[in-house]
Amino acid sequence: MFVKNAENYIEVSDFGSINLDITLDCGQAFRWHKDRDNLWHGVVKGIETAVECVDDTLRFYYITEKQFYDVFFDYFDLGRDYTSILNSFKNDKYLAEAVEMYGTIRILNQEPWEALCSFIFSACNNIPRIKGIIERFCLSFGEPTASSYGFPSAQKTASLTLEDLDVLRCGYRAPYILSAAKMVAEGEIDLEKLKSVTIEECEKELTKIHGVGKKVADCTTLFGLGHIEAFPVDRHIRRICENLYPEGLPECTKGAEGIAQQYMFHLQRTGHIAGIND
DNA sequence: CGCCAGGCTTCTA
DNA sequence: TAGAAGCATGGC
Repeated sequence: MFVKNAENYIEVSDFGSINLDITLDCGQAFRWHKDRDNLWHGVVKGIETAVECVDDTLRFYYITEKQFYDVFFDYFDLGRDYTSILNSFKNDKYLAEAVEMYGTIRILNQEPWEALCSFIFSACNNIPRIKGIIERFCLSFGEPTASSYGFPSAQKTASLTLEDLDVLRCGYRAPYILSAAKMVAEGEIDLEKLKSVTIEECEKELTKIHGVGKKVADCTTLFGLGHIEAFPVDRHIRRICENLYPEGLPECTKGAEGIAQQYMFHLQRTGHIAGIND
């Protein structure tokens, strides 16, 4: 990887590749939005940036080189060798097609609390509305950045009441958010610690939270705790598995099931597989 | 307008 | 232990 200071951005090259549009808008993170100049705006760990991809080179605006190394290198999973993982996916017909069509979809290493919270909001909900709820959540309770807001901390959230959350219009998920915040803020659940335990242990711990079942736990494990072998199964993934993989996941996904999951999710979502979407 | 959404808890048999 | 009901809200 090469990193250099350009005039008004940090330029990162030779890290492999990324399909930025899909990676930032495939339902794993909910706060990125693209402006008219194809620049993606987002806030990670309270740091605001805008990013674009030109010829396998990423350009980060508004941040320092140090902030890139401290935050965005890991967030965009730039230390992982996707080439070899995606090459092995080519042993499966459907994944091979998906990789061919979509290029490199990376797993975003989000903050554990943000991932947990986001996927509690996601339960039985559609992506546009999830985005709206999370945007209102940040706007109402997050720390302001230059032109946006950070994701509200678990501590801040734990200090809120159910009535405070009315502005989110998140329905029955509001009490789930509060109980999760309290458990995290009080240390009953140590999210950082879960980064270094098995995915089975992650699921066992996370499902102790009221409102967190297997699926939300697995999303948190994959998108917030760095476990790419986690494989969240929602209604879409269940359907695609029943149709394409009735005997189970192909062997070539072993150890990177979470990455395969993103390709499968995107296949289903965009209706790119004949026979799956009727 | 009606159907459905990256589910979960609770109730029932 | 498995299946259905109920849950708030709004995108399309």
